Amino acid sequence: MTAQPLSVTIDRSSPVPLYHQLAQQLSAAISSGVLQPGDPFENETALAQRLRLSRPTVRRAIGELVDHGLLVRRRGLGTTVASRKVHRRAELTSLFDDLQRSGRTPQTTVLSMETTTDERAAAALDLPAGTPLLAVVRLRTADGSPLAVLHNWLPPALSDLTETELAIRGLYALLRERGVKPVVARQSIGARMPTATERKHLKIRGSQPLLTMSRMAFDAQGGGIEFGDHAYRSDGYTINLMIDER
Amino acid sequence: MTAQPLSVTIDRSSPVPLYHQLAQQLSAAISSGVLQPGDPFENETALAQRLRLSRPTVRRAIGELVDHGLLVRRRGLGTTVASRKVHRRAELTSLFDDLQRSGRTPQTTVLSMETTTDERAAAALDLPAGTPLLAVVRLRTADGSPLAVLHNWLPPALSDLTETELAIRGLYALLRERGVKPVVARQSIGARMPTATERKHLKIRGSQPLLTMSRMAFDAQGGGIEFGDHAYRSDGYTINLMIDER
DNA sequence: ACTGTGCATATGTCAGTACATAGCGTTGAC
DNA sequence: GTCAACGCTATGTACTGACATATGCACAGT
Repeated sequence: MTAQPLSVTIDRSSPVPLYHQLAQQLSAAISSGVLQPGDPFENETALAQRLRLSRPTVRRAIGELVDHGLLVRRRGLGTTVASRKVHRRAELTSLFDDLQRSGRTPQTTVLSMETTTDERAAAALDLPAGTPLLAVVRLRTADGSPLAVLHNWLPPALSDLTETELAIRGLYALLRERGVKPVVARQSIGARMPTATERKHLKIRGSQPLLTMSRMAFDAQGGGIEFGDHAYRSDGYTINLMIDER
Repeated sequence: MTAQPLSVTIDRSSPVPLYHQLAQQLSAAISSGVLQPGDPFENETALAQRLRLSRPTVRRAIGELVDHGLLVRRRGLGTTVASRKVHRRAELTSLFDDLQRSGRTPQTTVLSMETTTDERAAAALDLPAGTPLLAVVRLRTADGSPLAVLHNWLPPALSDLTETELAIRGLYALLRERGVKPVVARQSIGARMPTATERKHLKIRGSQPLLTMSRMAFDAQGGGIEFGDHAYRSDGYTINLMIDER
């Protein structure tokens, strides 16, 4: 059996592009389970005719979903819903968001917060070495047990953050509220033994290693937004990510 | 000063699509430095006219580079070369390729290679628990010093790999030669202390932690290709990656 | 029963055109 | 002298039309 008609409504008076309206509704149909993985798709020309859209427009909508891994196109065969395993999720999130999504209750203690100069951070942010930066050190706990020590350096433009804000929300949520959108980041992940103060904050024995992640985040124009140097308890956390070449 | 003409040659008899020919040559011009970050770009209509291509074709080529972060489009203003910091590189590569690109000489020793069953690997590959899998354990060295112990499980369809092949090439290069293309992977990165055998193979002291990465790779259809469980010396290796939401 | 040819199908590529809209500079009115 | 309105430019969206080509299946010939 194939294609029940799959109701889609297009609003031509809306400012949102037609291809995007279609893409969103198809995406919703897939993630809501109306369309199951493996299901054959109505073909491009038929879909275009039924919705009174041109084929390029329909094609662009489908292309958007293919880019996100929701659909698979095979020439000569048709387009099918992809296996759920290759569906792509947002990747550039903060630890705070991750924990919250997984049902745990993250908490933050601001250990220190000062304006200083730091050579390594300034270089990463592409600023002169003497530039005063806002340096924040936070302790992140989940359900009461300590999880990570987070060091962050922010450029002068973002130094109006307050300690209470940082204690309540994640850093990335605060940035987004200020209209600052990180779109690219370079991360470097490693492992090492903890220092004495790290052992104390994270309540671990000396024989237990740390997972470290340093991250430099940029906006679309390549401007530096944030430099972070973080240390996680290796028994309570693994870094999960999905990478793809499409 | 703007736009020196920027010579591009289009071969209409070639089987490779026109938009891709153009994209490749623009990409080359950018990474070779002929076009510098911030340089304004010849506009779409002019470029189309000069190369005797239609605007959609030119637009698609430019769009490809925008997706890769090489160009930034701003409507009303024009298209400019993006800051080098947001240029995106391929992400789904093997350790072997990475080492080779960075000028080091990777070597591989096959420690063991057998067909067995493994519950965890079978589950990850989405196969019945009893399915016989090819289990390979390799020691990877760079410039003579040991770097990582690599465990891999491959589905029956790929169990015709030989020990000599694995000693010479990287796993991903071998897979690509067989027409198997991994496009998505889930990775999980952590840290732990080494076992006795790991200490021996990697020639490290007991106090030095390992960086661990387990990876499940899929093809475009969502079929499982490879399950890996790797342990790296934390002093000789960090995992670098770039993530973006574009 | 087996094999290869050809056809129908659906996506892939490309051209040409038209109009909408965001940014920016300039002009012109007050 | 200040500021709003206008117009230019380049990208953004959308349509029509055409031909190329990979894939699977049915059918015909052996």
